[in-house]
Amino acid sequence: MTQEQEATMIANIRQFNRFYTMQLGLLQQHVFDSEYSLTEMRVIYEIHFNHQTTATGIREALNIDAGYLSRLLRNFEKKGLVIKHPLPEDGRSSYLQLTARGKKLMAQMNELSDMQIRQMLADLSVEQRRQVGHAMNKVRCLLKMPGGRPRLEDVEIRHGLQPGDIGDIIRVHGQVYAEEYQYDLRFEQYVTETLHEFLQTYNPAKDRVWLANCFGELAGMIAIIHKGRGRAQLRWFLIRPEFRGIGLGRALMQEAMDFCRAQRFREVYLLTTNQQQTAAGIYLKAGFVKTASTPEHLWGQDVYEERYELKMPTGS
Amino acid sequence: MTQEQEATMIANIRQFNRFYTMQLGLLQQHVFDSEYSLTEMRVIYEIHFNHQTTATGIREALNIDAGYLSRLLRNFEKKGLVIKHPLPEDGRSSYLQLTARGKKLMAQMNELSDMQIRQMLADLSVEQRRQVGHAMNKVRCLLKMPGGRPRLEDVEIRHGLQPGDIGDIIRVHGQVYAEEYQYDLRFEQYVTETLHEFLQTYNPAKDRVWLANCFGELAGMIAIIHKGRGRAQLRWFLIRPEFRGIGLGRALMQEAMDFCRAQRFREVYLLTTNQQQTAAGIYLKAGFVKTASTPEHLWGQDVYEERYELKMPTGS
DNA sequence: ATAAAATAGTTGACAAAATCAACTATTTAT
DNA sequence: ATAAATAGTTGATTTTGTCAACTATTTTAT
Repeated sequence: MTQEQEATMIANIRQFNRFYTMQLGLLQQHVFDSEYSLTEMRVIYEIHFNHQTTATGIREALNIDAGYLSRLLRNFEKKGLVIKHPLPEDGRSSYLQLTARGKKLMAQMNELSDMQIRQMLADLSVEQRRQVGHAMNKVRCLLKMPGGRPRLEDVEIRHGLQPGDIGDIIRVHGQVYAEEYQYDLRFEQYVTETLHEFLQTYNPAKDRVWLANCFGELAGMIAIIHKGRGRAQLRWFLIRPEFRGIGLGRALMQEAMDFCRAQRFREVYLLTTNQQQTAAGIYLKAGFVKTASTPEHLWGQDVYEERYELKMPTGS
Repeated sequence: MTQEQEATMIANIRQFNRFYTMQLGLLQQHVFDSEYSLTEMRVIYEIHFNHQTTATGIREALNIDAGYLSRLLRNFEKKGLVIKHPLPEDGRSSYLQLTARGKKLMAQMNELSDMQIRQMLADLSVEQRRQVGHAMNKVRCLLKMPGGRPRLEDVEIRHGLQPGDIGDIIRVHGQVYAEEYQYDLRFEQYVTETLHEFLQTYNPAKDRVWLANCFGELAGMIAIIHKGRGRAQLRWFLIRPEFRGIGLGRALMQEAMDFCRAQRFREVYLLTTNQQQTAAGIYLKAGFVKTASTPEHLWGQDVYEERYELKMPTGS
């Protein structure tokens, strides 16, 4: 990244920060015109969220003065929002817990916060709302954890082709293979061709394409195409690098294999190259066996085209 | 959107809000350990940003008490950060302006803010940083202005096919036409076919595809394909609905026409249907003339397929 | 085992940040 | 010309947050 690009990027983020500071309304010290200050509500939230936390836990999480917190807590106790349970193993500390009343307050605050959010989304279309949600999740996911790995729970797997899916499959193949193996435009063209060919005989009852979605983006995909006489081809198996190592490949393969079993296919095969090592591991784990390897010059690369086959267990 | 979907979306946004509140460090009352409080810095920023603003302007923008602000301003004046220029037309008010010293403080604060942002991005790859920036811009763009319209300045137009572009073109066509005209999968398949066909004879010297990018997303596209004997076809002209009405269509058409002139094409034609009214307006404006209209049943719709032609002015 | 150091939390004194209400000076509306 | 509204100021006060000294308990070092 050039110096200049970095500068504009930082300027953008700074603007986002300022904008979002306004948006959050963090300026008001009284949250939603309640009798509680922002700090007080943060303490309440912290107690609610981390059950069985101590004063020190809160102090560290929120970085507030110990004396100040002590007084806040005494006040909460007096008002019947919080209750202290002395720790048996340490006579100095106490667990903190919200009383029913404290929980009710939390719920009310969440209600108000939700209303604020609804207002913020009020002028937007359903699609725009979805986009806002996805973009925020994306930011959170990238900034939160070092390395910014999404979790498998964030990924939804569905099947059936929706508008845009065909293009998205091609796009992701083109981008990932270009980045990882320097395949050129010819590869994306080849994928386009294979999809075009597939669509001419696409039969939703016998063919199935699964798409893994995360934060509104295509994270990975797999497909099973029937080839007649109990045979099927596995195609377009790919996980975007950002989503690898979280078990998504296995999850998709599982879906595909379950489908093959349900369809009572006798044999499944697939074509790949010797370069796709990660995928090969998953193929072998699923029971595929390499049956052929022929040298080819494809998409500007010298590769071995490989064939994998899987005999499906028949009978019940 | 179902009730449940709305609930998870709101929960997501609430989580983002909490997360980003932490991220911003808005909890500290002293900005970057400086001697100035958050409120003070916001006042300074407001004066810097809205030149020639008055105390009331700031009061309204930041929603702070008039008396409090009055004292803050007197203090800034005493410290030589701000200077008041009495308004000639109103003896009660004064313009507020940052002195050189005040501006220097602003610059220092920006510097610190930039450092904070750099730290926040420190563990991320270049691509991840880009994604953070795009996602934030997207959020800002969607939430900021009613309707969430991006501006033409936010859009970059480039030409030449990068990895993923082919798929992206197909994807956007599939999604937009499905949403707007209920075209089904067959349409996306058709687009896939046209692109596949095009790629077989693609010659970067004579054919050109332009892509308009905004916040890392494809906003619109257009292409010119040479057909021999001084003729060319205009294809895949499409602007995503979110990016319409900002002059992007005209900008792309301009690029295409400039290229046609430079290539000295004598005639440009295109095929469309009677349903694409918005595009038709741009075709006519660019000098195209409708030369044919034949009823067809395409992609699950009864439409008229229309042909437009443009005779390019020849000679110098 | 025992003294010293560290930790958890409390308390008093105080400073900083924000609010409220009464006020002056000026402009606008009737 | 007068009343009402507006821009900003000031004093009194409350709320919020900080600092340092303190007690009670636990951990560490010798």
